[in-house]
Amino acid sequence: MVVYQHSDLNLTDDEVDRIFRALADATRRDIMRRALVGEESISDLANGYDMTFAAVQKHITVLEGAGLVTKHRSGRERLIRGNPEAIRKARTLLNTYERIWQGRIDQLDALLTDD
Amino acid sequence: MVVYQHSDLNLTDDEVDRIFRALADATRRDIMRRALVGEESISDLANGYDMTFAAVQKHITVLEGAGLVTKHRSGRERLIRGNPEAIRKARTLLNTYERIWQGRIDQLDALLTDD
DNA sequence: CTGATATACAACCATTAGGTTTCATATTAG
DNA sequence: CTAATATGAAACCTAATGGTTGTATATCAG
Repeated sequence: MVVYQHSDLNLTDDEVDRIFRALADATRRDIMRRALVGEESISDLANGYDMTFAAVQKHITVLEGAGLVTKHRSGRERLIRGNPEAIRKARTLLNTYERIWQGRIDQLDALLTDD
Repeated sequence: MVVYQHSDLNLTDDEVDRIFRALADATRRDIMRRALVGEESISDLANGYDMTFAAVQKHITVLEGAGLVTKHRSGRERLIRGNPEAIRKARTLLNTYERIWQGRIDQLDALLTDD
């Protein structure tokens, strides 16, 4: 019997919840994207959206709580930097699901070829 | 200048929201996993969790709304089948973010090699 | 020093989410 | 036919989310 052991990502359910939850909002995905392109201050980020500074600040807090971005002080500013490692973890998890499905197909193949 | 055009997934913000939102819950991820391994009825799925049938039914509705699973009638049962295509879309989107970050590195490389 | 800018954070509000219980309907078993 | 099973869906409750305004604090510019 073929066993598909999912790669151990050392992620708790809670951590995975937070990552996907953080990505489930278009504004946060855009902030994430900008923070991956290059560091930006919270004010600069906030200027890009039609909502208050405080609202953007909260979105950044959500991203930070998921480990998707980090804050770095620079004078009176806080620069927001995207963390590709967290993204990679989420992607790896999705790969696992795809392999589970692929596994089902492989088993079907095995049955058909009847080896 | 190198432009990184993200692969067009033909996904609206709303669709992406729903996919990530649906994945942001451990129970739903487990239902998803089981539905990818093989079709199961709603009752069978519900028996695996410490919550009411109606609660599990709602989770399945969320997954279905995101296109992550589909329902197929079989007599009085509804079989839930995982849809790997939706998973693939989400993964591809995360790949895009990783490439954006990688792009930043490439640009830095270009600066350093000064060509 | 003073005023302007950048951030943090609390209190509040409306909507959504995740759960429950209850009832209705469809299908199968006997 | 009748009882049991499988699903659907409404009404309800509580907590979390996503937004607001308002206030406080830190830092920079001149």
